[in-house]
Amino acid sequence: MPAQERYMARNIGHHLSLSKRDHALLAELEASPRPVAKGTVLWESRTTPDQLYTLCEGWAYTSQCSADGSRQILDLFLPGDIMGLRDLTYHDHSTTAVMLTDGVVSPFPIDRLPRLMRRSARLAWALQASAARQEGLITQRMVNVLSHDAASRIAHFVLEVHHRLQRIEETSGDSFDLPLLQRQFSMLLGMSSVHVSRTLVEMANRGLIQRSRRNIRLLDFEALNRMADFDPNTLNDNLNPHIPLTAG
Amino acid sequence: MPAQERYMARNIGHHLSLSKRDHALLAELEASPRPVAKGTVLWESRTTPDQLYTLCEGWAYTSQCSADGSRQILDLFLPGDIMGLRDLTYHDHSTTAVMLTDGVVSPFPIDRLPRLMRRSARLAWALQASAARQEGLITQRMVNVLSHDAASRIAHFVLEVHHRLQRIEETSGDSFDLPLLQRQFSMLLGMSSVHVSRTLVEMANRGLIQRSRRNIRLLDFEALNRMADFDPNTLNDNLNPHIPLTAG
DNA sequence: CGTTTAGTTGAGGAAGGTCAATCAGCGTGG
DNA sequence: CCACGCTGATTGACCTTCCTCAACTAAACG
Repeated sequence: MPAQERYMARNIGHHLSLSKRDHALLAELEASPRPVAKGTVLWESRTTPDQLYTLCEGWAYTSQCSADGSRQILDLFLPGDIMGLRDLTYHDHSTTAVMLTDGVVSPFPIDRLPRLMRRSARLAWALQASAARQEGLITQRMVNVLSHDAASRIAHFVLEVHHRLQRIEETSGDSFDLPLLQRQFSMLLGMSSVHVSRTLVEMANRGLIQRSRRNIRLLDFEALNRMADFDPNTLNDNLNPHIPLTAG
Repeated sequence: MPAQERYMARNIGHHLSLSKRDHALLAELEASPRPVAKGTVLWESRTTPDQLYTLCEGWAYTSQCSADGSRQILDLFLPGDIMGLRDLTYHDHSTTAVMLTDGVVSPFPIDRLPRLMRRSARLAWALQASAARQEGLITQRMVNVLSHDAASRIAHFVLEVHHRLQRIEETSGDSFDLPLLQRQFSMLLGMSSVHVSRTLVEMANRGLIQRSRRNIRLLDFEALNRMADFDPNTLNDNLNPHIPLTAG
């Protein structure tokens, strides 16, 4: 598989078996990779969305800020994710997107999207499915945050990230690096960074996780799953069988 | 405008000017209205989505329940909304959908969707836009809940509902009926029903709202908006101008 | 080796949850 | 027509969780 298909294929390609032609179309999405430095703003709130970005390498996030200055992180993007689907149909971005680490992104002009989708219905559905799964992640995280305490929220989040990294083969074991400041960590989970710190210490003491630097090791999956109630089905690659896809 | 176009047209039709042919296709979505009683389950979690439902009359909601028995309401559907878009691409429903009042829904088989979308790209985008706006509502509600106190959450919610009702011309003034038990109210906002009750009383005392039975009157829009930071742009009908729609 | 930035720890306080008792509305059957 | 019982809303008391503020420590960087 050519390098430039690698990233997306391991995400969107999961959703269905794509034909050779689909793969060629898909490759268009990541045809123009360019390196971006940590902190780079990919788009700004209140601007008109004009590109999708395939995140080839690195991590990124989107956030919203309210009138009172508080900010909330919505999406967390990992390699292989397509950024910009959420705001695609809107006249203005509701979020701001920022690189969390150095990385590589491949922009794709939105005005070329209709042609792409006309040429492959399968691909159109795959994009739709991908968008739905991104939304599902957020929704699940938020639902979890609303109804569980700090430790469960964190358990849920580390399980989510671990699951997503495994899916794209960026980790094989039970540990991974989390390139998030505790400030950002807390913005994701809707709590204060002080409390995040405290809770992490407590979870380490309870033998649930282990930390060193940015690295997190999951020690007790059993217990973490029990408290977090994480549903990996949100990222399920199976499409609805009632969507009949005529040959792509 | 024929009665059977009325409901959807005042929702999805907002998003773009639809041709006569589009309207005809759109009408298919609400071609088979049937009355449903309060409490009717439209779909159950863990079943395969096979229908979209146009909600012609009445209110409905979807909820998820976690392992510990707690339930969270995600979507709240008002007349004109299309139900089922969230789970459309999934192999299984993640939510359960229930009628909140007596009403009328029009089911539409999902396997007829591809044909519909092939026949009108405009309509396909309109559906996509509609789905995005439903997700936007939830996201905004959740973000609000995460970063504000009880009174602000409630303010945000009543503003959201009021805005949506105005949009479909189900209310003209500053009051509306809310067919929610306080139990359900609290499940929407992620708090205990006891606290909802307390906070409502307090908001009435502060002259923000007025309550009698199920009816809520918004007294001080100024103050409510200030505390809730509700962004009506989430329901903005303008599509992204970079999506070039060739004649439908 | 200082300076800055991020993370940790402690103390006190506010917001909201839980439990339990009471109250109001309403349908039912005597 | 009235008493009863059911359900949902309200109120009170108490307690947990989490936030805020502030001091302190550790790591990162010139």
